[in-house]
Amino acid sequence: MLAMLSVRNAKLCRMPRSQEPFRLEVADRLHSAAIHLLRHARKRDVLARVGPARLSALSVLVFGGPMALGKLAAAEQVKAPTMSRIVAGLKRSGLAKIETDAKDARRIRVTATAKGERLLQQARARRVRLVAETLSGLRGPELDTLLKAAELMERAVRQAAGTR
Amino acid sequence: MLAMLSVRNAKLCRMPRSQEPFRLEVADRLHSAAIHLLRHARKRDVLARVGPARLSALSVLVFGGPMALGKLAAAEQVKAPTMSRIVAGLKRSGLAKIETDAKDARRIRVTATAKGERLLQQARARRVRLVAETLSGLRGPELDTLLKAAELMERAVRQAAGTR
DNA sequence: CTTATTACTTAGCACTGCTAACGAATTATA
DNA sequence: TATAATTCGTTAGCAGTGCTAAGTAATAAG
Repeated sequence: MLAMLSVRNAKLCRMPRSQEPFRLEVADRLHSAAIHLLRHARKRDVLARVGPARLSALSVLVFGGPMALGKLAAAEQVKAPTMSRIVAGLKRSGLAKIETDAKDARRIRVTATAKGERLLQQARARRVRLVAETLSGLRGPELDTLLKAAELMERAVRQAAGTR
Repeated sequence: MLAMLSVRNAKLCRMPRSQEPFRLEVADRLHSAAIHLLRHARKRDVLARVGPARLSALSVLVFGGPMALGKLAAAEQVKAPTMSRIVAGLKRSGLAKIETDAKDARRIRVTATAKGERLLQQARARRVRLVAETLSGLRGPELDTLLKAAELMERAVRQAAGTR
């Protein structure tokens, strides 16, 4: 629903690289497609009783190891108060535990529990399956394209986040 | 943060087409990449005083023309009460107006106002520019890949939504 | 030792999703 | 036609997720 605005008419003169018409066109379509893909997956993901932000934070903890709240917030591109609440929720559900840092009493050390790891694997697998079902009409070469695209998106975000 | 779970170990026997290992791999990476791309764009999109759901619904109204609430909810893959509130917000902001259907007094007819159309164009352009900036490190062929991928995602979602 | 900075929490707002329950209008049926 | 079933939208209430502003406690800087 967000993909119908033509961006081909953008002015050509004196624009930063990011505003070249074709780049805008791609950004437009990709933005819309990403929204729809995730919305469609979310729609049938009522099973996980955890919520996307907590699941994502838990993922960082599981694969990145224990870390301080601030670092977790940065990794998730979220402000500290938001992450504070997310971590509180994870703790309340027994999915993560909190210890105080021995070196710096201001910091906390957030760690995924065994239960948290288990839940993450299950919830993640379910979510991935939902996306895979959405992609079930596509064939090999098309999947290749999507895989390349996913890599490009990750790389672009990493770079943009690092630059800022 | 969601892309580190290997799905290569999935069982191969007696699985529906959507669970072929490669498809799961692609779904995994794509899911993660889409989340990160959108999160990164959202991060600097505090300007629009409208919120993503309202903006998206407004987009449907602008490009799809006036329609009933139920149809709008279906288009946005959202339940009726949610859309009811979104439309109420749009009305309160003067971005959409509501009339009663002459044929069926149960229905309402939601229409984007001129102000709504104007705001949509601006907010959308800003959002697209943010994504374009994120993509600023990519070159021609890579953008081609992303455009193809966007088209594939849209097609897959349309098909999956229609099938169900 | 005093001040500034850093890390996290609390409080409060806004937005967005859901289900349950309701009223009103329409359609189907006895 | 009268009654029942269905459909459309709304209201109420819950949960989750984002933010800023303001507060507390600990550390670093002067």
